[in-house]
Amino acid sequence: MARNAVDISPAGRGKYDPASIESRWYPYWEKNDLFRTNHDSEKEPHVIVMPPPNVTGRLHMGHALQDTVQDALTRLRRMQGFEALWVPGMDHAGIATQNVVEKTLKKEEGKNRHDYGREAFVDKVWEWKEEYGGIILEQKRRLGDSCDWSKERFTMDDGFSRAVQEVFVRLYNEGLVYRGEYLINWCPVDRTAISDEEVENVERKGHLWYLRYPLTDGSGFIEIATTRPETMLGDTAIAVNPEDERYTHLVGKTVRVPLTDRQIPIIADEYVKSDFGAGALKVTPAHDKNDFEIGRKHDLEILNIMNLDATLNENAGVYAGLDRFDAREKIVADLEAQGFLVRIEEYASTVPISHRSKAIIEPLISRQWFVKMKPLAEPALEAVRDGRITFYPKRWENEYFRWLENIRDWTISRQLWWGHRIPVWYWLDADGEIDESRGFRVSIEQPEEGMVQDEDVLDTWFSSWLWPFATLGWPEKTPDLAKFYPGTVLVSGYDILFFWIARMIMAGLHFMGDIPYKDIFITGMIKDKQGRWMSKSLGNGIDPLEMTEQYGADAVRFSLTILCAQGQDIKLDPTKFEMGRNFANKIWNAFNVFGQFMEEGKDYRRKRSFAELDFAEQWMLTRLGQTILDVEEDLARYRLNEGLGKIYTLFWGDYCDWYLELIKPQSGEPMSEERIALAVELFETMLQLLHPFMPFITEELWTHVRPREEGDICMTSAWPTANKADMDAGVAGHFATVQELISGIRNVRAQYAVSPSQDISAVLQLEPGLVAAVEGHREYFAKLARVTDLEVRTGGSRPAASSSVVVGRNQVFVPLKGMIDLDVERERLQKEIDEKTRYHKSIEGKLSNEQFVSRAPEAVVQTERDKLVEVMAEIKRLQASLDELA
RNA sequence: GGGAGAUUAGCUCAGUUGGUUAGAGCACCUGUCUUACAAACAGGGGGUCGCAGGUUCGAGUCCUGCAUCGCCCA
Repeated sequence: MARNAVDISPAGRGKYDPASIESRWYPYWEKNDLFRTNHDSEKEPHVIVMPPPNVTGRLHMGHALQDTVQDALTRLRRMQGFEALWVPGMDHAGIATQNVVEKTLKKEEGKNRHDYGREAFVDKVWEWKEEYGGIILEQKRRLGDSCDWSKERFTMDDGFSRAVQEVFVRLYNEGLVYRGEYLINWCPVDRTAISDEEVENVERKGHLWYLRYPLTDGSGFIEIATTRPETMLGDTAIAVNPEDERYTHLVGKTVRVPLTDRQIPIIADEYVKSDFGAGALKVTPAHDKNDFEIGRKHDLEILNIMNLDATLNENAGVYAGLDRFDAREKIVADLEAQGFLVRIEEYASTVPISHRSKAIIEPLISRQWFVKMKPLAEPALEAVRDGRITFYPKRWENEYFRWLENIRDWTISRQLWWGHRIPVWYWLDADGEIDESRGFRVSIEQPEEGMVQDEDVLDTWFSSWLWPFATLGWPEKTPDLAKFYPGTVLVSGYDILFFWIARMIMAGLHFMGDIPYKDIFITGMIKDKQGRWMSKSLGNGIDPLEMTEQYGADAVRFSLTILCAQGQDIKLDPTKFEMGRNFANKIWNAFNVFGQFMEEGKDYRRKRSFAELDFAEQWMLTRLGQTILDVEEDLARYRLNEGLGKIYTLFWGDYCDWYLELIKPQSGEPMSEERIALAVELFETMLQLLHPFMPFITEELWTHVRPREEGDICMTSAWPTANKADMDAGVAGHFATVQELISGIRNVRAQYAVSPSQDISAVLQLEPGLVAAVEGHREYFAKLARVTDLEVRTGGSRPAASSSVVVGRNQVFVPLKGMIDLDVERERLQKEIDEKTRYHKSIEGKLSNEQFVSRAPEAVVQTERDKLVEVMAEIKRLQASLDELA
């Protein structure tokens, strides 16, 4: 591949046009293999695995946020000299994908999957995957994701399938995978079992039906209450609390199930709450979780009355064939007609619905495959408890503990066609049916001629929980696995904490014997302006690609990062991206301040030492160094928003608003080479600091600020470090005072409505230490406050007809002949005095508190003392000024 | 019912182990085409940090209770 097969000649110095920059740089990085990692590298690895998006997915804001974070971390570490790997890929997303393809077939051909048959349908899904799958990965490129595309994986590619089968077989051999008939969550719409985690419980308004069951000895009735009258056809007992005196005499007797001829016993079980409903409970082991438990305890018959499409089966007698809810109506009507219905109450009950299809789940008895989770959960709990894995923010650990401590077995078989076939084989009988009597064999390959494989597939998470190591080649012992496992940090939302994050930790510990990553950075979720989830049905989604087109990828990334505070959800509004766009525009334009003076092809390098620099230059360099130190700390703790915020302030608030304004020559004059050299140096360093967050504009401007050798690009440059030799806190302090003096003068100008174009004079009365610093920099006041006539002195009296500003031990007088309004001036000063006096009082209050002085740390007390002296001096000066006006 | 959050300027939110006079962006008001940027610049107004207690020399920050909002789990 030809290096540099992309035109990267700098874009013109016209308006900032993100699209033109972004379309050139991504291909450049990719074609030059700059994202590619090497397992032979001596560099320390830094590894992130991308949460694999659904193969049918489209990029949404949640992806944009998480990708921005992952990419920023990857780019940062790459610049810091790590072998920074970000593994991309996709998830086959069982049900989701199958549904999408089925819908498409229905729409386009009017066919369902059964019209095709399993093999042809699965082929169809693969075709579909080849055609539409991975669109999202293209979309991620638009954002600038610097993942190692050579390591892209799919949860159903050959290697992954191999890993999944291997895991199933191993777990089976270890006794951790088992088959059994239990009450599972059945989704009648998707026609498959789903795991407990895929079920949501929602409160629905419903009714509580009070029914009475006749005692078979003819001695009367027992009354029960139920939210699901139709399940009475599957009742196999009535239960009461053993302590409930109303019913003790009935325990052991039998009742007849209304509308049927079946007789069932009355049993006692402490599970029954006497104060709920009528105090007696109908027990339907085949259709209710709790009833199932009671049934097991009392060895009750399990009577299934339902088909897989949620219609009633032959056990329902005359109701067979009716949908469960139609049956309910009819049964209630019949009960009423026959005198078994006592009354109906309004009642809000919790209804289980499928996370995906939103259909009401039916608890059904079914033979499925499960994973025994307790033995896997223990080490996973331990890994977080002992600190091998840390959550950011920490509070998610509690959620993690709670789930793992109460973990239930995982239903992993799914009655779908799209997914990993379960590696279990059966013998057939003479009729070609599965011969259950001969059992089964668990095996990756067909164990014997003629055996058939289990029809079911595995839960999609049963493959994605292997993501951190299966993507690196497991179960083979690959060099990638050796180099890049365990990973460094996982970036994900809390919505898949149980589905994915916790299970990856279990799998990592079990199969690799080591944690999958050290840190887990949980991002907040993106919500709409009103705090609602973004969804297709609400139509409140914000399309990241549209935003990228409108504002630029750098702008989108900047805004998302700055809004991403530790674990807080983000209420997003498209106007938020203006912040990023404005900043990118600012960066672009700032370059022109000195860029317009630069000679084409010339490399500007600073020749002056720190001591030889100008006051403002020394200050700016100091600020830069301090910011690098601060940012380093923020980023190490995943406080990207704070780190980026500091860079933003540095660039806009310090570099642009003060530094550039000061080094800018008068109109028509040139800028000295040395001035340019430092401006370039500062700018270049800030481009590096910004690169992880705004890769495109920084890469582009990188080529503008200096002539670059082939391959000298921002992305692979070395992350800046603070240089103590280029920092001076004293200078920074002095400069801050000058800033305050200038602000004071500007304030006076605004107060007296002095036209911005009008020159003024000013008298600076400074403490001796500052005189030297300011003396040579009268032009600062000229440039920033239009003070053309400046007197600098250490003492003296107030010039006539002047306004004054006090800054610590310094004071500035602004003579405004003919403009000073004494009343305005008195008011100004008085207001200032009042403010300072209040401040003075609060400090004095502290210092006169003996407790404070004796108990607070000496440094804190001293700070207060210093402040007191300072503010007293200020008040004194202000008062003197006021007195002079009297 | 349990858990973990949120409540700070008109709006959206930062605010680290308790220690300058609580910050930003947007919005608002005044002024500016000051030759990088009007997607900008300068200046300004605006907060008893949800309420009530407590701990502490000191609380937006820690503790308890309450209120409101949504989230997770049963």
